[in-house]
Amino acid sequence: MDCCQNENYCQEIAFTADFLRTISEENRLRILCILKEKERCVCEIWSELKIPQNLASHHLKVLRDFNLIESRKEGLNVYYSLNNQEINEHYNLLNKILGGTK
Amino acid sequence: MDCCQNENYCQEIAFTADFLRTISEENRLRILCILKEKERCVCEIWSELKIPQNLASHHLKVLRDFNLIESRKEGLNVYYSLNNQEINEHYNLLNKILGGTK
DNA sequence: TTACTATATCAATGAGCGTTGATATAAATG
DNA sequence: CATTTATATCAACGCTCATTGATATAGTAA
Repeated sequence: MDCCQNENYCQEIAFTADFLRTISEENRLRILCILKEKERCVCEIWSELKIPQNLASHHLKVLRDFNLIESRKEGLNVYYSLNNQEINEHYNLLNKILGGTK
Repeated sequence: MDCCQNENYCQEIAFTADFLRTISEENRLRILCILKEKERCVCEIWSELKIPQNLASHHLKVLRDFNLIESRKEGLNVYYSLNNQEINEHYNLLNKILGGTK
């Protein structure tokens, strides 16, 4: 599979690079890691990560804009959870690009 | 596995974040993709990626500093190839952190 | 030696973005 | 209504880093 001639593959690489950049930020990677276990509200996230509330909100927005997480409101709290399907699609794409390098 | 209490796991996440940041740059991801097929000299890389020679050298250095690729000299040419073992170790760590999110 | 080629390095620029502080919004409670 | 809590948004700062142009280094050839 050629990375520079094939147009579709070329776009998949660019898309995957965006995905990787999104999850390469340490706080965001931790957020995904925490949410992997179960959904959490914002206050649980920023207190676990020991970061300011507004910073957590910012990173949650970045992850949400990339469709990696979803949110649901319950009273004052907003609960975030993984969008497993979307994450898996990106993950499979990454495997297609980098995987099999035994 | 707790992402914020367990010290070892916490460091693995930080290390994985560094790895992801390194490969999230589009040119670098493309370089890895090209090298996956077979080793290439620098002039093949920058001509395939359609980027300036010094820019390719720069990204190759970043990948090499992170031990993701190796180089060997042959006359005027320098041939780069994947360090598959190192890449796989990072990949397995990533799987430990994000994988299994069916 | 000189000239040419392949690659690496250095300095400077500029854009992207993580972080912070302040403020806004929305929901619950009295 | 006013107050408190949880979350989001906005503006500004500062730093990282991708990119560029110029130059240096090393190997080859004449």
